[in-house]
Amino acid sequence: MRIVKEAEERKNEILDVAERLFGTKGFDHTSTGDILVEVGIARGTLYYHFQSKEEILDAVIERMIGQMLAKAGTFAKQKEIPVLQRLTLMIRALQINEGWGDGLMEQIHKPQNALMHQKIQERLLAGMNPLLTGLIEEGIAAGICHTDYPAEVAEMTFLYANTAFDALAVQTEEARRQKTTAFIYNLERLLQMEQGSMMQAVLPLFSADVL
Amino acid sequence: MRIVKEAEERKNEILDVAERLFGTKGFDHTSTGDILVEVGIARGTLYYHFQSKEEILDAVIERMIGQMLAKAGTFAKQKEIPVLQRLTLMIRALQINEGWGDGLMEQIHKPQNALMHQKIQERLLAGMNPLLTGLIEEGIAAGICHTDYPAEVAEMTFLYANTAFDALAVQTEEARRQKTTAFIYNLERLLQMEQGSMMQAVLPLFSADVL
DNA sequence: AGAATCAAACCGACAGACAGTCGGTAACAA
DNA sequence: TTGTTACCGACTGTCTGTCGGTTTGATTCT
Repeated sequence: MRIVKEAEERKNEILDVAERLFGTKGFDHTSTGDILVEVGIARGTLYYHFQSKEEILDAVIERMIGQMLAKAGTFAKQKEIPVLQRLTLMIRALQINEGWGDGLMEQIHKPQNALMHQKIQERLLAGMNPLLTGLIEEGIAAGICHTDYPAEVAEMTFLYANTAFDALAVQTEEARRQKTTAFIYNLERLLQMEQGSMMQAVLPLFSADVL
Repeated sequence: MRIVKEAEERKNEILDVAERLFGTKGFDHTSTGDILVEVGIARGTLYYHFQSKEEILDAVIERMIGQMLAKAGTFAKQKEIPVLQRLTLMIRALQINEGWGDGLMEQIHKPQNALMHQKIQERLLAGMNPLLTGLIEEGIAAGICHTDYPAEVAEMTFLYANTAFDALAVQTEEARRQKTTAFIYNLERLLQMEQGSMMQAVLPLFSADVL
């Protein structure tokens, strides 16, 4: 018995399943067969909607990161909220994404998921950088920080945070505290902020329950 | 006609070919078949010496990065050379590696090489961090820089340099200059060095002929 | 209304490529 | 002669992507 649906609907069904499987088993260890069986379609149908397995990955990432960036973007715009507080809200928007449960963080560091990890990082960086740069520029205008290179500071810190801290989720409480303290210390130096002014805004983001 | 060699010799033959192919065609696009044909051995022989294709990659990386780190390490120890000059020498030691010709930099950013890229970065970071941290500590002792977190500064800057600058090789001269200037500016801030003191030591490393 | 037409969505057998296995064989040393 | 080390190549299982053909439902024609 053949069930016909609109392309958009089918595509989303496929992406839903793929997102879940990629998140739990990893990209390499999820076969296209796994996906099409769970969706309940034939091989040909899968390749009618997507040209390749990698295109499915790209679409999954685009949909997921797109949502996260949209949320972060709305926070970024609310100029009535103080800059530091907005930063907190934006970063939280990135961390809370249903679907990619707790398993993802373990998954994403396994070597087999290098491709997924890289693509996510690239997309996230491209989307977040303008937002973060904007925030820093606001901070400069408000006189709470100073730098000649806001975009590069944003790039450097966000990139580092992403790479270092997702490896950090696995480590001890002790190591985490050291790393986060150092990170904020460095960030304050890069932006020539008052010592400790960033601490209270950002530190809670890295507490155990958030990671 | 069967040719028998000592295991070490065969292993190195395999690694030589694998290194060249991974560097030119990428890891995913190099099949074990490609390797064993060029070495001139049978499938079984390849898997007699290595348990899997990934183990070959690991061995290739270990051998290559090991050599680079050894060179960098010898420079790091020569305390009669000024710290900044030693830094230059060490970084040069990483860039000059025969075999992985110019093609590698283009290769390594293609999505299919994410795994190789990640493994190289991880190994390089693990090896370089102690050396760089040592240098910074010497700098602190000499009074030319100041930070409470030398290891984290080393990690942050090296990680960023690796990620940002290998993407940079493709870009315009203009963009490169902006990024490198910003990078050094930020590095001087992180280490509270005199403005411009790092510039002359590090800038030549990023000129067109080196990249 | 009923028939003819057409495109969008779907199917599943199949081809091609590839990683890894295994039982057996040649070379060499003890 | 015996045992070990290095080597061989046919074979298996899995996976991605293809292709000719089929069903469905909407639109147009009679």
